[in-house]
Amino acid sequence: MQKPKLLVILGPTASGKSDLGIRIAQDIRAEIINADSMQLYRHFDIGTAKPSIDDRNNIPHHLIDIINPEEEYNAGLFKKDADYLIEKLQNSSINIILVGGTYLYIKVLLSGIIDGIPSDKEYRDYLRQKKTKFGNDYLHNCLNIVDPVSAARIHTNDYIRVERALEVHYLTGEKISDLQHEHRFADNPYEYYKIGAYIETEELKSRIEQRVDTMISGRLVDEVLKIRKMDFKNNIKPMQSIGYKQINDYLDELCKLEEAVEKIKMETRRLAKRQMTWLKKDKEIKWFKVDEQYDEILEGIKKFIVQ
RNA sequence: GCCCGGAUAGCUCAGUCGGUAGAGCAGAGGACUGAAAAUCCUCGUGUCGGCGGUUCAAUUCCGUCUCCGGGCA
Repeated sequence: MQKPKLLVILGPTASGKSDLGIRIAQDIRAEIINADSMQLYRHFDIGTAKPSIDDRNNIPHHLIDIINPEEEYNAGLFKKDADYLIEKLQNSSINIILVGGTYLYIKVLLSGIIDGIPSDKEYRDYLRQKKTKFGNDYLHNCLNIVDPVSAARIHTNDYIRVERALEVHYLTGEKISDLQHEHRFADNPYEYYKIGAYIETEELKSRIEQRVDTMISGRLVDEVLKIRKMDFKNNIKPMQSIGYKQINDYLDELCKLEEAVEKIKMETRRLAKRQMTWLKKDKEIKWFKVDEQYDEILEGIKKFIVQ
């Protein structure tokens, strides 16, 4: 039985992934699965640069607008959702294109994740209390007692990872370092072909500049106002994301609009940089200049599909 | 025109009682197994505005010029 085939489109934010995905989908008859952690949220449209309604009517996009802003979501859930979808689409023999900037989600989908250990809100709240009371050092010391290998690997201040490691030990009695060692991202459920949207740094910077300006003139501020009226807690995850956080600050009169806009541009550049740290390491990615090399891209895809 | 205060890293500024200097931010690099647009780590040489003077030694003291604030005419 042949593994399902996935076309994977990667690249830093604003590199033109989404458009490339749509263009390919039109040419080879495919549907798109979103692998962007923010486009999953309903109501957060402009700032997450979701594909337009027209594009989505034209080409089916999956895993966009599937959760409410206050809902919990993570890489493990993404894998479940995407696995399920792929199975479904596979049966209808449609080509599948995975597009997105959240490298962890793609990695987990293609290589797996330590299975069956969800997050535990109560325990996390408990740890959070300990953290505010005794500080990062305390939690890190706790981890050092139950799982010294992880403690050595995770920095004291990286409390999200310290928390997860403690959580895994609390829930299973096992060390996350052992589980990681066993797992090693060795799952391989899919055939895949990774395409990278190549772009020069300077070009990327100016595209980010443009894109943020477009978001602002496209009424990002109104969108944030609208979301604020929905009365979510102000610490919901998508509201902490780039664009929303800064506009929210502006609306709280913590800064001027121009300052917020500059900050959004800056944070977007930094995001692109962090994304590139992943992508540079991934030697499976075939990089193309999207505008100039589309024919080559398509050629590679066709070979991949028929083989 | 006069008086006062500035001029030091890309930016905002600290500092050197004279022995060529350091923070924050920006920037660069990196890590990443259920928060990932998150979280975290590492990285600081620059004619210390120009030109003179004093000095073994000046970014530091003195003079002068230029520029930028603010005040008085």
